[in-house]
Amino acid sequence: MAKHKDEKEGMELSILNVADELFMEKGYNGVSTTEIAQKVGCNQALIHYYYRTKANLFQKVFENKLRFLISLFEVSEYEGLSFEDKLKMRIESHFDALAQNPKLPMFVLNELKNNPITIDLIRETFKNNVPYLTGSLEKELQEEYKAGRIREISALDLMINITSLNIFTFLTLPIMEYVFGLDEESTNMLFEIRKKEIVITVLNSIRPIKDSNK
Amino acid sequence: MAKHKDEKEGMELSILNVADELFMEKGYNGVSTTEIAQKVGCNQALIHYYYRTKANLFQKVFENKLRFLISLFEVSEYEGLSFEDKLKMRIESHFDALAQNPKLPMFVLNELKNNPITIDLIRETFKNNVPYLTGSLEKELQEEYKAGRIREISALDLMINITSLNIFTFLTLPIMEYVFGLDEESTNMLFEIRKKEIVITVLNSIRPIKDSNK
DNA sequence: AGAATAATTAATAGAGCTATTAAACAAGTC
DNA sequence: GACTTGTTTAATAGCTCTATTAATTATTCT
Repeated sequence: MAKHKDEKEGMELSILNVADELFMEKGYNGVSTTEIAQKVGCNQALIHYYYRTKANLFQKVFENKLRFLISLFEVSEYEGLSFEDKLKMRIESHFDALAQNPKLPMFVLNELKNNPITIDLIRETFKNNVPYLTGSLEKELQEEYKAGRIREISALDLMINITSLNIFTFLTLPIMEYVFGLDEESTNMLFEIRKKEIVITVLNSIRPIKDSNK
Repeated sequence: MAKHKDEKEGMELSILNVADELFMEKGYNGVSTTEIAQKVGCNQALIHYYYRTKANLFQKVFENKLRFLISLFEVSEYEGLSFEDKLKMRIESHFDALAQNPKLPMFVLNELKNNPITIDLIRETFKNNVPYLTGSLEKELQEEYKAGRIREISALDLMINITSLNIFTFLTLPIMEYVFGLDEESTNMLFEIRKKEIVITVLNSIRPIKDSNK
């Protein structure tokens, strides 16, 4: 009956999934509708039948990715934990989510540069979400600061620091893998080492500063 | 006599410079030899006359960029300064150099993904330079650690931390500029704020950890 | 000046890509 | 069975790009 792999998913969805996979790997410009069609096992025109243009199809994929990235910052409440432990959990879960999608950061940055449509999508996503996401953290930070348990730092700065450290790991992963010839196991080890270091770095970096501010 | 802007530089150099500019802005795939020729003001075939292939021309540009990036890690000795002050200088000068070439990090990462040739160039550059670059820092870190002035951390981890924080600033710059509509002045202000925060973060992050390791 | 070499151009072959069009096919409905 | 609607395909127009070729112009050398 159905010609393609998963009996279930129709061609329309099949195309989206294959497009997702290929775009993630080679970026918008690196993939042709012909290539997508080949991998799906259908005629190239069918892609245009369902999605009209390549840009359109891409946008659907990209929006999904952005939604996922934003979701990483949503606060799962770890009730009853100290601020430090909560922060540690957040850093680690952010890191772990990236580790499960290691190509994602590079992909998004890449398209941000090469694909004019994307910056508008990113802009909208950010405008809608950032204030909401920093809000609760900001309150906690102020409490901790007043109690003398951390130095003064804005929620935005802290989030940028964490994001920088976490994401950079995955941006440079292709280099690491290639330069050191890492297999999957050693890659995972590298992840664990790096994750620990990042947690220590961030937690230590917000400890209160002595007043001897020569 | 000469048809093009700077009387001095011959066509060959002119082409290289224009290629540099355009590749930095739009990446390898985003630029055609036709476009380069137009901007130089010469015939498209001339580019192939001097550089044979587009890939060849690109490689010349890219190698220059890598050389520059590596040079950022070379240690200028600030004699007589404390370790902390020296480290601060290093972080700031790394940041400043990037601030003067804000498109460079994105460009390199971008090509790393899209342009198979580049990973080999990067690999070679790294293999040749990293051990040499971490060497002297490693020694200093050990001294400081023994003296109880910092926590234990490897030179590589510290360099990755600094690089992550600095580079990420510039990777997300296009987003910042677009989302907040930054002009040049406010961009510079943002740089200064971020630079200060990074210095504090890094210095604080390596302070010794109390033994109460509950 | 005239010969040899270098720089530059016009023209185009050859390839790949997107999007469109018109036709073929499948399946259900009356 | 003919009609309708949705799905899929083959064919191709039209574009852009790289690289080559052969011809033209400029420069250098003797």
